[in-house]
Amino acid sequence: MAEVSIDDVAKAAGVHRSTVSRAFSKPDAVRAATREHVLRVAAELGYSMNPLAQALRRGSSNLVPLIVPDLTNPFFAELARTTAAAAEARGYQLMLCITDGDTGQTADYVSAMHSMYSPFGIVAPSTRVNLEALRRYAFQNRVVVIDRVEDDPAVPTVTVDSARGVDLALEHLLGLGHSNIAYAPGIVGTYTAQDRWDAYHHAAERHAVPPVVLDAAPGADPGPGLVDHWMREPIRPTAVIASNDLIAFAMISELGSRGLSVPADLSVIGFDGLDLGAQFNPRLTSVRQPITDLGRIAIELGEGLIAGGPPDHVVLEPSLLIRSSTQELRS
Amino acid sequence: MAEVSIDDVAKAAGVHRSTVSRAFSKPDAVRAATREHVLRVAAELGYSMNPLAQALRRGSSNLVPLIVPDLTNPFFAELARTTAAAAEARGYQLMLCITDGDTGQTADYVSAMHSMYSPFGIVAPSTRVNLEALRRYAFQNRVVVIDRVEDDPAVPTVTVDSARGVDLALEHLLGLGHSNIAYAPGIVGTYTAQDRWDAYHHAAERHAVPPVVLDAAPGADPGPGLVDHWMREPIRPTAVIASNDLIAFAMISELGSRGLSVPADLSVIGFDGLDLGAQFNPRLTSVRQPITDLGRIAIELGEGLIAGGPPDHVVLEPSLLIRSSTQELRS
DNA sequence: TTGAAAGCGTTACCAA
DNA sequence: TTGGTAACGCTTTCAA
Repeated sequence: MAEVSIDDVAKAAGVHRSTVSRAFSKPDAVRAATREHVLRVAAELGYSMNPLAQALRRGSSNLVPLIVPDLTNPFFAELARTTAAAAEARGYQLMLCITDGDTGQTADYVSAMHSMYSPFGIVAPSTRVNLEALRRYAFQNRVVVIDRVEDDPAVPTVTVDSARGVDLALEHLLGLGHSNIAYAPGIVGTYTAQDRWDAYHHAAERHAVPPVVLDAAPGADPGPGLVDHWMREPIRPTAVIASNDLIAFAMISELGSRGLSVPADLSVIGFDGLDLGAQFNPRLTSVRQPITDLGRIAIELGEGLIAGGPPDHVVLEPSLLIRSSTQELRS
Repeated sequence: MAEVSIDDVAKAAGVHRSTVSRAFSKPDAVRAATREHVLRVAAELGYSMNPLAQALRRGSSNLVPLIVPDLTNPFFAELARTTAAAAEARGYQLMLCITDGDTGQTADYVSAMHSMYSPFGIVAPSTRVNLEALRRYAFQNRVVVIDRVEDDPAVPTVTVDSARGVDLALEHLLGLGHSNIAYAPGIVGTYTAQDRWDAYHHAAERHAVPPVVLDAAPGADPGPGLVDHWMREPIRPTAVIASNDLIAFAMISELGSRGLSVPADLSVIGFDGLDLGAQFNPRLTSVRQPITDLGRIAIELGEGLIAGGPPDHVVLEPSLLIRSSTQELRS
């Protein structure tokens, strides 16, 4: 194992521990010649600082937890990817924590930040997390929340303007000549789902579109229920806005199983703008969330938090990704 | 912050640090009454052990790194999910590390295990990692490798029998009456891709199927190239085995864009058996990898490693997931 | 069964 | 600018 510690380097370099420490942590506090010598000796010995010991002593680490409900949803996977990149670029090490939608786990992870001496943590809640737990720690520890507006303005957030996104979708469909436009919600209880649901109702009202909300039986596979409901509608909607890309996938898949085709029989627009949608059949039109920005800004908000500034609330603009799952209404 | 430490508990309980420590870490080494008293006081104070300090002192932590190339590939996302669950069930905390296919990063992460005092680490290499680096640490630190056979028998591995998988796919297609069966490779250089490529050739030979390997231009989107090649074939294959589900998605999507349909115009079978395939259009027939077992066994192998047993090499059996993207050849 | 003391690898403060 | 000392929160001998 031959684990080499700071004292080994000190001895080999003929200086004191503290000098070695400074050579690494505050280079300016040590004479250039000394520093270079120390660093060279350290390199020869294959030495590198022990982050655990550092964290313990300093009372702060570079471990930033990113708490997500489910990596299996490509949205969170993409989010994890971009956030990890942003974190790394700034010297943090992202610790991905998967809660599986479990509220208790989320709270556990947030409280574990404590003992990891994390400078801050990032939570991307899907199902409604225990707000109590979250907030209790959010005050003391530092948490930034992605994709969900908090009641508590002390918690910084990055979100995407759902209303604008739904508007974009609706206007796209309207422009294509559709007027009977349904909405396919995902798992209810999800915060973003609720948000988009509200947005749909407002947008529909504003554009004088009679709202039709498809019911999904809360089961494993939402496709069949949604499609059943759609087919039962007395006047079948010609287009549907899915609350997220996965729901759009499921509906299109189910439609296909029944010999129906998208966009010929139904125009479908998703929400998220996953890269995966470009490989779907048909290529999925979707409201794109700026996932890269989401991750980067979350990190920046975290840094703002430790810098002691006031908590920020950034709202990002979604955009329209027009691919092939929507088409002009043929009358 | 009122961070409560072991000494606080000791004082409040009227015992010594070491007693508190033992009450948590080796319950049997302390009298029942004392233990309960200590634990109760600790609970009242909201105390919990600091894992960093523990690791530092013990020289070993419960942080297990899982190093994956890319979470955006749902295979790794599903793998991460199941491995995290298996890890948690056994008291480990999984640290997900994304390398983006970067060999250097993989080596960095593996060497970082050192300073994290990880008992072992799990690597799921996609692109060919720097074997040197990997092995150098693999000896001292303990690494188990997922989904890739190592030259070095000292490194424990869990893999899935590719040859068997390709065989399953081929036999399924043969049974459906196909005889002109192509293979669509993914990114070349990937270990598993190579493995499956070889397996295809062997299986084709064994079944007297003339091998047709579709060429993918090494670009971002493999669909168009693959489909182009397929269409250029003098005698068009009636079925294709994709080297993984993502490739199958891409091909089917591209086929759809060109007005062709699966499985009517071409039967497509994937490889991985992603849950996502059940929501594809059409629902994707695929060779299923036992992802859950992969994760669980990786953890078990790691534990075997720390127990000092000989390195194990587990080979898992794939199975066939028949959905709707393949159909009988209509002559 | 419990207490005391030393130490894991680092940093912060105070002297020199 | 550098060295010494104490401390971070815990575990592990060794005695009692």
